Amino acid sequence: MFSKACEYGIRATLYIARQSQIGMRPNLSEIAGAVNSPEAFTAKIMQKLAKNNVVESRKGPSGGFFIDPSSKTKLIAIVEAIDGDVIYNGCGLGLAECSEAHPCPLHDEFVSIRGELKEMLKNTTIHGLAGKLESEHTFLKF
Amino acid sequence: MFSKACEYGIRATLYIARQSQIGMRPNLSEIAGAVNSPEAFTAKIMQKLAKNNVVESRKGPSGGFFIDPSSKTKLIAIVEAIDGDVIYNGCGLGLAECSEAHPCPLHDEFVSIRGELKEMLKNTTIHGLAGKLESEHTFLKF
DNA sequence: TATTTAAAGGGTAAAATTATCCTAAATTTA
DNA sequence: TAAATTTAGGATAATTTTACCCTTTAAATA
Repeated sequence: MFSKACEYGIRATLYIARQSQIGMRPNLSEIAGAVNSPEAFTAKIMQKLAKNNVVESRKGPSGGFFIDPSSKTKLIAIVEAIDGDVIYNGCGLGLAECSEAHPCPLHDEFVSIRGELKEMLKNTTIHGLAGKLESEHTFLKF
Repeated sequence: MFSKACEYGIRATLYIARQSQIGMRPNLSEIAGAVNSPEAFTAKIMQKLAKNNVVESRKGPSGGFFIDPSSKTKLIAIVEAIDGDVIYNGCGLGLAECSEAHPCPLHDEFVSIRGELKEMLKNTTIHGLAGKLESEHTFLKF
């Protein structure tokens, strides 16, 4: 579904969001430990997310990553920054010229699935998801 | 969404199905040409699909691939043979232990999307899709 | 039955993705 | 202001996926 990089990116961002909600600013090694992702690879992903303003970063002692708890940023911002829009805009058979007017045989079958995925990503906020991490209702590791 | 191998596999199988409907038995080079896929790579994919009884193959002169027009084989058979079931059974965040009872933060958001995808793959027949290729209503190349 | 045709299968190569390492730049704080 | 900490960024390595090549096996037919 998503690339490994995107999975790590979502997990890391949700962890950061939850920590930001409780006034913390985790650094890379804490994040990678918390979401069980390779640290150096996660660093690259975080760079991309920071450049795309999905998260904010701060260098130096007591630095780390955070995301304003009042931010309304949606899941789709993470996915677009890492995997692009192919997952919900691309053709299921990988055909570049596939469209409503010139469809592949699977086009109609995919319309509602891709639409539902896109809507979900567009409507789901990072902080809403992060809230679920409170009191171990949901988890991010393993 | 699907791997390249799976995209090629679906395109090739739909082409074979359509050709079988009109009494033809295309060979590898014809198939690869028709669906614009690399021939040798497509050969590997077809081996897998033949072993999984998604298509039948015949060696020798006038040999090639075909799929009985009365077959009720569904799209899911192709996807499972090539990509496995991760796409509709796996966790959106790549967490092995994610389940209804022990969900990741995205679990609920994904339930209906994965369900719809799985149902579509389970209910859509290869020959039904292949029928759409008649009179260029849909296409498989480029 | 010999020849030809085409899939099966093994091995290798190229490309993309995932993962790691090291240095530079920025920022805090002692 | 110097030292320590932490992200940014460049370079490289490992792994996986995609792609290709060549030989073997099976089948048709001349």
